[in-house]
Amino acid sequence: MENSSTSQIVDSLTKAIIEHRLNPGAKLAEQKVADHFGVSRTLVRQAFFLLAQNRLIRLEPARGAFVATPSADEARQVFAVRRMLELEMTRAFVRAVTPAMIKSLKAHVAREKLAVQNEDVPGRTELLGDFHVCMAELTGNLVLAQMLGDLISRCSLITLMYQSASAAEHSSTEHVGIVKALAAKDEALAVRLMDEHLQHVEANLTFEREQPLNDISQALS
Amino acid sequence: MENSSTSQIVDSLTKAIIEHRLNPGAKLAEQKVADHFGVSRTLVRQAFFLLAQNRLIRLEPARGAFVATPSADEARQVFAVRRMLELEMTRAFVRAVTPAMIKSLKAHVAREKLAVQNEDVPGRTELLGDFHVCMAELTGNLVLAQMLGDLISRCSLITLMYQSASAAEHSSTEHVGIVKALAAKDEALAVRLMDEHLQHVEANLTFEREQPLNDISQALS
DNA sequence: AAAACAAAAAGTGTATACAATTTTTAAAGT
DNA sequence: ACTTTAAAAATTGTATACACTTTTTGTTTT
Repeated sequence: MENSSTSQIVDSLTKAIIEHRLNPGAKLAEQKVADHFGVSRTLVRQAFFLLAQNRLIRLEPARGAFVATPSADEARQVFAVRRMLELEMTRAFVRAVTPAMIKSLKAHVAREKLAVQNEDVPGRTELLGDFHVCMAELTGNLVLAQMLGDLISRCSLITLMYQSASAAEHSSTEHVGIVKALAAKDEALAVRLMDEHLQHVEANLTFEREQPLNDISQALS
Repeated sequence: MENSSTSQIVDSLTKAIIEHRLNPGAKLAEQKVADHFGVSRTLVRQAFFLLAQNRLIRLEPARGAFVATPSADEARQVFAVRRMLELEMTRAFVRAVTPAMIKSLKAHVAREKLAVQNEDVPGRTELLGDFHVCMAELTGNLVLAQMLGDLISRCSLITLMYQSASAAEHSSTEHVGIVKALAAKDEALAVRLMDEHLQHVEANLTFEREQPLNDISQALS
């Protein structure tokens, strides 16, 4: 497993969901998705299982797969967990920081800025989330990194996809500030900035809904 | 999906792995597992996918499924994440504590004590881990609860299964202390006890290995 | 006897077939 | 017109079939 076909389907659907080409609540019929990718339902079902564990889709017995519609309450819970993990992560980062780590983060932020400037919405969405995963990886705790990745893709459904261009720029700017504090080994400042950053992202949540459902083949093309 | 057959297989295999009836590294052949449960390989493969995401088994392309053999390093990472989550969780618990919450925890600890007394190894293993998940659920953050559940089943592979009777009793005793501190709304004490508790559990890790591989049908019967 | 190779066996990966369920459509009844 | 009911179509759930890969086994070669 780690099969290329299956993970290609997962990646493609994940992108479509996060980028909002498939709206929350949209039905994903196995055969239609299978036809689109030119494979059998078998592989699509495997992909659905993986997506369901990431909470990107919801599987209802005998009824099929639907793009997840996370509640405001779940969003708050996700952010509460992120805060627990990321404030501690920030402390760990400062304690272990090296010039190479800072260099990595700066390179990442540069890519963010570029994506924001180019109005590359999918790109910036992914990069802004990846900043946090990147930090986790740099601390050397891969379990933490994977966990954060899950959480972030989970809330990207409710947050990043509603993120305005100005909010994205704001996020990127805040990342710069965090990196500076990390480089200066100013733990208290770094933690405070990260906390505020998470608060800002969370405050950006928008929960109005009821949009038209999507046509699968159109969304994926 | 959320299908009873599949999740039955997942549960059964999870128990067998955590209880060490299936040793780390053991090969799980699809057909053998399928025969044992009287289903086709289809359902077994679904179960394997779920187990692989929980890191209880490892899927190697074209080679099959193997019971996971987590490294000492991964164990440390898991515990680092647990500490991040659970110390904060403890604080949140104290801030929101009600008599009903304490009652729930006390009931849980009572079940633990019973399992420990009866030398019910599988039962006590599960209950000792569930204490932490139970706390998370009582705080109302289900995302946190699910996350902790994943982490705990992940490290139970390396820890709880090697846990001696005395270590289990010790854990249960520490749970009692934590509940007392929570009931007294003594945040500092509760956090300190939880921290020490996690340290003790982690210190209990044993990493010597190289045991005989298992026969599937025997292990599951 | 050990290593290298070849054939056979076993096992995984994907597609297809069929059963069971749900959704849609159409008709009948109130 | 609006439910209720019934049949048809579409969709999901599970098993099976077959292609492809890995592992095992047995033979040959050095």
